[in-house]
Amino acid sequence: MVTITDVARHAGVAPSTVSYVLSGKRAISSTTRQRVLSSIRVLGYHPHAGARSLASNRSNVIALVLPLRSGMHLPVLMQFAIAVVTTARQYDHDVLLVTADEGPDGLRRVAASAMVDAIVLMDVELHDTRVPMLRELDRPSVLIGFPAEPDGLTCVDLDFFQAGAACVEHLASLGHRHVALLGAPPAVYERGTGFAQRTRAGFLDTADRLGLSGIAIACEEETDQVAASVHALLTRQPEVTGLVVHNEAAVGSIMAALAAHGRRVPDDISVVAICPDETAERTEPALSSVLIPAEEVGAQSVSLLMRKLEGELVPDASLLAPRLTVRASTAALPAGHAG
Amino acid sequence: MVTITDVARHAGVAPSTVSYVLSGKRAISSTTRQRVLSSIRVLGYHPHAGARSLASNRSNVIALVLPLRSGMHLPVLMQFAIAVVTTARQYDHDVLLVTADEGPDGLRRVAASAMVDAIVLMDVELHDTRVPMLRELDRPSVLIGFPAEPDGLTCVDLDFFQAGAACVEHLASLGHRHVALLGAPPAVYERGTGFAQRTRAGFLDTADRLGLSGIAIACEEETDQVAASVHALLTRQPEVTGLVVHNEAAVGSIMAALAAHGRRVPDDISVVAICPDETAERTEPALSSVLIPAEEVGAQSVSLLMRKLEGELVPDASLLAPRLTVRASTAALPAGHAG
DNA sequence: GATATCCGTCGAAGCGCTTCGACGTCGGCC
DNA sequence: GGCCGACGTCGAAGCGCTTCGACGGATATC
Repeated sequence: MVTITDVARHAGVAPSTVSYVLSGKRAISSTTRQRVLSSIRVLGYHPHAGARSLASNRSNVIALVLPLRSGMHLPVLMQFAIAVVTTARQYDHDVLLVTADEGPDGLRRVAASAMVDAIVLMDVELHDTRVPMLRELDRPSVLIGFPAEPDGLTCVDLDFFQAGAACVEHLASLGHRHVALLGAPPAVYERGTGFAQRTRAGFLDTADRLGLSGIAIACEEETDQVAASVHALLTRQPEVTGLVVHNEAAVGSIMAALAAHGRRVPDDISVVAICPDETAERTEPALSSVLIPAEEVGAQSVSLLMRKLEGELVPDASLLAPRLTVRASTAALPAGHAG
Repeated sequence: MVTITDVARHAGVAPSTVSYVLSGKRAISSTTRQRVLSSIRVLGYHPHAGARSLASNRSNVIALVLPLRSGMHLPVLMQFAIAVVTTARQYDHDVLLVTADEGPDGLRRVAASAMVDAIVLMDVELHDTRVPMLRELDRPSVLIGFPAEPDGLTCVDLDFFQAGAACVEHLASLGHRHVALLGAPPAVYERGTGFAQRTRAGFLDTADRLGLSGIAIACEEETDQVAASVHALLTRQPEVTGLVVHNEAAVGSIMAALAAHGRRVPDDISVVAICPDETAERTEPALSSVLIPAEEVGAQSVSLLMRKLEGELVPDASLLAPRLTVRASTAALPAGHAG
């Protein structure tokens, strides 16, 4: 193993000088710096991470904590994770992956052993058991999602309220007067998942505000149950011509169920989804959608975390504005339906 | 911060004794051990990971390296990752997530800086640029997937050849004589991805061996291109009654395209897929399928890695046997088709 | 009963790095 | 021309841990 002493000897300087070249914490003459850097290159020197963290009290590693329940969609989770890693690398940090099945103790462990300098919590729920632990730890942290009591915590998320609102506004602008939301499975609402509830609130409030009739119903993910839900909806509320779907897994089944009922999209009914672009584009017809900006959220949370590590103050809540992409699944209300 | 010296003082022993209690590397009397352990609990001691890695030359962290191209399916990747983390924790190790967009240098960095003791490479391709780097590093490693020259490397994967074979055997046992494989997108074959090619080989060889007519074609993921492929297949080979699908993303579109052609599943045509159970069960009708045992592969690779870290010798290749689950999408060949 | 053996514990060295204070040198300033 | 501050570099201490050799005491061996 090549050590800092080897580099120092090779360059004809003291070890501390090598350290200062690397950290930039003291001025070093350009000629010395060049000499040191070239020795580093020649010898293939890589500082020992453990030694560095012991001496400096900084590991340059952040923890990425996966959600408790994998109710959330795996692909979106992965997009988050990739964005977090990529962004962390831009700040010269690495990412330790922590699963939640260790529970809050996993958090304490990686923090107390000084493995990580800071923590990103993914997919935070309203009553998340990891949050109290986070509070008693002294490490900077960022949450993706909002808990019930976000005071003093830094949280990042898509603005789901605005996302729900944007969908309704889009449908309203096309002339639709009767809209429905097919949401997450009932269990997701029951356990108080913030993003599902906020989408529903945005949907209902906006329908109300714009004078539309709006109905929000939960929706399971299995094909047959989806079919039943769609059936119930179309039977009881046949006047609905605008559908908002906030359930990525059920998108396919919902489209199939609509077809089975003889409702053509977008001729008879317009559909707008809240889901990744990928999903929206793989459907026939391609869905107008509000995307979950996983990359953006991941990158943003790491940037905030780095600023906190620098001692900077950052805003408590960062809500990323929804962006609605219009595709083939929404159209103006046909004349016959005008209400 | 609580240090080993604090614990030693509290328990009335030497720091080295505390260390030996924790590591078990020397005999310690039961009374001393109890006293030390209770001090550890009372004080809330967590060993400093950096100090430990500096002194012992072991970080108790492994690297999990994501694939170069995310051509692979994100959810499966995430399942792998979760399984790897969970298993690593059982061996008292943590997991550092490394993305491949750093390239092979990322590998060198985490290895040379002693951040990680060992490396798991996910989704290895036939000509994977990370493999040569792995060879010049001295760290133990395990690959998920097989490169072109796997000599001396430890590789784990589903046995895709057998998976392809199992699908054909299943169809053959139901009386089907004309089978087709709808595989990965052409680009995947072109860049020499092992699992796609081995599935195709298993499919073709077995069809041949059992005297079936078998045709393998690549298949894009976009709905309209899938429809075109299915159309071409059914038009040119109308006698096909057994379909093997090895393209998770296209499953839905393929089913839709079959329906559009008036082919009922499984009455007119049987379909068996190679995909996660989740996908198979979310389709209508539920698909008979060979699953990609992500959890098993992830767990297995970590177990092997730990054995290598202990200096044990492990087999070069571990192929996990495919398990075919029969669901509603396959049925006996109708009498009319008997060939 | 003396010697060899093992068990349980201690003390000290050292892992590779950062950082602080010290020191020599130079230029600017009155 | 002497003083001061800034600059560039060095040396040493110390971060918290593991591990090796040493050592006293109990146990086994002849």
